[in-house]
Amino acid sequence: MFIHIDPSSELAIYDQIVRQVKFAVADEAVQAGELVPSVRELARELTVNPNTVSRAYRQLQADGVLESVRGTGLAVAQGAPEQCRAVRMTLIRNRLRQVLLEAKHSRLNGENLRELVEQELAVIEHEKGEKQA
Amino acid sequence: MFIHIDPSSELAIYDQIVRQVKFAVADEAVQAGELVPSVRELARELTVNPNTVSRAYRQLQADGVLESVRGTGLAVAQGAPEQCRAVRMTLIRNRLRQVLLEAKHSRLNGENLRELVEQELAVIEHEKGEKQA
Amino acid sequence: MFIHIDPSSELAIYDQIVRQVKFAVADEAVQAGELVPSVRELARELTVNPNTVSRAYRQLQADGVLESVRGTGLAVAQGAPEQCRAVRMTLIRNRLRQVLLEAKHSRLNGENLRELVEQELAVIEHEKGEKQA
Amino acid sequence: MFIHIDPSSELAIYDQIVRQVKFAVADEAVQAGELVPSVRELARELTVNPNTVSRAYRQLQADGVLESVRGTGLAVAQGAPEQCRAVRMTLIRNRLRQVLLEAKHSRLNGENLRELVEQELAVIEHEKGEKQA
DNA sequence: GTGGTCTAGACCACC
DNA sequence: GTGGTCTAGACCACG
Repeated sequence: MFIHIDPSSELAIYDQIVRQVKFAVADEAVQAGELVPSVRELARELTVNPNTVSRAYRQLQADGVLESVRGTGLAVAQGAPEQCRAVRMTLIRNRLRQVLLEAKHSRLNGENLRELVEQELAVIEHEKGEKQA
Repeated sequence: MFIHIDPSSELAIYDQIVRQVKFAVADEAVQAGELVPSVRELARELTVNPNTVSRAYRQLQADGVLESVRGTGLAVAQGAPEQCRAVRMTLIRNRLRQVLLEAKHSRLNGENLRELVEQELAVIEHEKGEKQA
Repeated sequence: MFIHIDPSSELAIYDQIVRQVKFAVADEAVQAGELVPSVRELARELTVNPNTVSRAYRQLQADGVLESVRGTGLAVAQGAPEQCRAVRMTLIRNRLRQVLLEAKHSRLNGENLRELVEQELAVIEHEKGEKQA
Repeated sequence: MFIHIDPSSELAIYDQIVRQVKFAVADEAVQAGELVPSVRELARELTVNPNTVSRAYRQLQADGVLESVRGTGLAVAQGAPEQCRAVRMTLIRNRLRQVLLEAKHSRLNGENLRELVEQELAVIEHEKGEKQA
């Protein structure tokens, strides 16, 4: 499970951890039942205070993504991958809707929007191609 | 110029003011050269701390949207509407690109994305229709 | 709002705060919309670390009992009193059911249980009477 | 002696063992003088760390429920069944009293409480009936 | 070894 | 003034 922290991000560190763990779970980079890195280990790896990792893990427990296995560590909860995927999908939907709404307010009509989307899709594909090349 | 503050929003109040002023300028609801309400007046109107309005106006001056007219107040800068429109457009572009990228990471291909966009466009149109009705 | 901390309790301090705030809200000792004591103030009052109070308040926000009013403090959320009362009621129900179940397992029948309940009710009433006297 | 461990319980594993042994003794599922399974055996059976079983047995010795029989193992102490039954009874009494007290604080009077108890008794009886059916 | 809690003290943005 | 985040370091129970 590769987690990268951007200390200059506007997002809190603990939040970056939460999100990236959820992503890893959604992608089944860590599978249900598997143990996540220990608080101290991840803290060392990210050169971050253990309390910060602990807070992220606590949040993930509250969200039902992780489960505590006493004296052993924290494991990915059963059903968490599906749940994370579903949540991610609705998040994407909502953000997309917001952007489109804001574009509408800027007096773009449906056709303009489709064009805009095609342009951005092209940009993404292009970058992808460069990375692969 | 109608500004609405949502105190329970995650955005800072001064930021809400900044954004909405920029929107108003972009839409030419207030035109170049026109005076904006005084700090005190707007603060009273929004039932918000004058410091907060002051900070928003300071930000808008730094962004080149407002200009101080000595002894008179703050006015919308020449060229501000075009600038605001341009900025808004790139903001929308960036956000759209981000959403599409994240969707890509969720293993959606171009065709899935187009479909998603169409769905959301339909939702937006539908809501619009209901409001008008 | 009177909160008392028992440092020798098996419950974590932050949890004691959470529970007692919920009780106060349920009893409308603090009403919806009202501000709760500031983190620093309550910490001083309870001679506890501000972080501990902060953690309790964060939990209460997650539970929808408190709402952050930026730069002003934390306020009791609208509808929180009813919600807290309802939650408390189901908690009591569940605990009562558990006790009764365990009593059943100890081979007490319904009649024994009713008798037991009456005895305890009498004890409670008696103590109440002494306090009032 | 049937012991079931719930690893996801909030109770510590050693505590679950302690309680269930006491229950078994109270119900005379194991009788006074009888040997309990060895630490290793029970640990294997419950797929639990031997240290954990050891700790539970230590606790049970401290509570006077088990006695070490040199060179042989651990046996249920004389008088333990009666003692366990008595302890269990007072535990139930205390928990019942606590629940009733808390209910009182929620402004329920004696009559409300009796009604509540009757409802929960009915629920328990009903579930029991379903299980038997 | 594991997670959980608490303290102390610092820094930040917001109002 | 407010809450929010982070660090550092300590102590505890559990397995």
